[in-house]
Amino acid sequence: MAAVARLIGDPARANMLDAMLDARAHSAGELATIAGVSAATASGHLRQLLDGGLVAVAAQGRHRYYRLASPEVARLLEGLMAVTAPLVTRHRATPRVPNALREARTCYDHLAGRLGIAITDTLVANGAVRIDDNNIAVTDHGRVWLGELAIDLDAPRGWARRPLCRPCLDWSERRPHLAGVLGAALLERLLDRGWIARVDGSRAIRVTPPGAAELRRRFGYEPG
Amino acid sequence: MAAVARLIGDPARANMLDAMLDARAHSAGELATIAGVSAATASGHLRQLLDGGLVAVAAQGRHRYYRLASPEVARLLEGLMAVTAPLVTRHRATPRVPNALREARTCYDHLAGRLGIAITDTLVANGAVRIDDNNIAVTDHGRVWLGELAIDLDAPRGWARRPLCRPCLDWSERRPHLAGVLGAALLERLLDRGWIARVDGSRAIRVTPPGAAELRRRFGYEPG
DNA sequence: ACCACCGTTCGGGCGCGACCGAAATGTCAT
DNA sequence: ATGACATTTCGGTCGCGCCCGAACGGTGGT
Repeated sequence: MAAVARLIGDPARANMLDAMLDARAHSAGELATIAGVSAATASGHLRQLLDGGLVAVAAQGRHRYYRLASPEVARLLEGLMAVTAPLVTRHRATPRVPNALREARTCYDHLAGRLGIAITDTLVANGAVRIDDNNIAVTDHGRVWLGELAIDLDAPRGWARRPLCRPCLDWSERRPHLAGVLGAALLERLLDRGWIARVDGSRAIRVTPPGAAELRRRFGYEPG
Repeated sequence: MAAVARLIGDPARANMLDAMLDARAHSAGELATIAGVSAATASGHLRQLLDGGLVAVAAQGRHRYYRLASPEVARLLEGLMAVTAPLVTRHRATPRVPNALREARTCYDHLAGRLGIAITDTLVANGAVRIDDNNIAVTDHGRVWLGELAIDLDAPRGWARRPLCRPCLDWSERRPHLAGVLGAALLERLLDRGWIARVDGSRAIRVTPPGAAELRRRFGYEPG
């Protein structure tokens, strides 16, 4: 247990892992810049993360692209942030995180921030999903409603498979938002409909002009 | 984020935190022995964990009793184990953990191991709880059924409060078991009915002779 | 008042690991 | 082939932090 924690415990490696939370692959050099260390040092860190099973690598030409080994690792990192956040904000009223991140961002492969919460709230309000304690379940009505967005959730599933829908604690809003297959499908759909777009070098999400209207109509989302 | 991980990343501190997973308070000297370091060193470690917000302390006479700061911390530690476990067992077919722990143990404040899974399965089989993806919800029928064990779940609850029932990944059985308020109530009830008992210096749980009959009848549990 | 005991603080030794520059390996381009 | 670029390996430096023994408050028992 200590071995895994030790890997995340170094600032340089933590920054790398944080960057990989956007569920995309990053080259070694890119990660070196993000971590603020030389290429040689970064290579050593990445080797450790690889041996530790936290990341996976795909060689492509003269680049080597690193990504998180599994959604479980992402979940662990988010859990770590949830424990960290209250400590940081305890004596600091003003938000230390850029406002764009608080507004809308990706959380591994789904949406988080005020936008993520707005969508979650709407789906709860119209009965598409039902929240019982810390659990989220999709109703039959929800399946139809989501079908209008061309989201089909009827795939074989079970314990071994990826959860259809589970809650994921939002560290900026301090409330759970939608994750799992449903969360991933929603992010994907909103992206390819052009309602939202990724901001280049960040996990931040930008709402496009046509998206602003659609998101207000469908999810009652107003930019903060 | 790195700061919290760094704290867990030291073997001595990790052993201390692991010991505190039984949700009981441990004196500083006790933790020093468990971690295998001197009292002076242990004191330094505990100070760091305290400053980091991972543990809380209660002074009582000339002893100082340490415990985990919150269930969230326990959840984080279990999550860490879930990521660690597959790495350890990949090249090791025989169980490295004592069999007693695999059979029945406490997981913070609820049951885990084969016994915990048996109870979970029974509650699912007779419709007391419903499992949907990675979510667990208690049914109305379940409330009545649990009432026979003198477990009353009707207390005010909401986002800010402790979840009534949530899944917790069992690292030895690789499956979720019952946690939350329901999990804690079950452990407590089984203990004070004398069906199970804590094993002194461990998280292991022992089934008493009268308990063996009751647990087989009610939950179909047969010792491995 | 005294001693026994628990826990924390202080001072100093020591090793692990992060870091970089330089050289080696491997890949793509011309 | 040769040069440019991305990445890894090697060798060596340096500092952070783990560790202990000893000394210092605090509490309880006699």
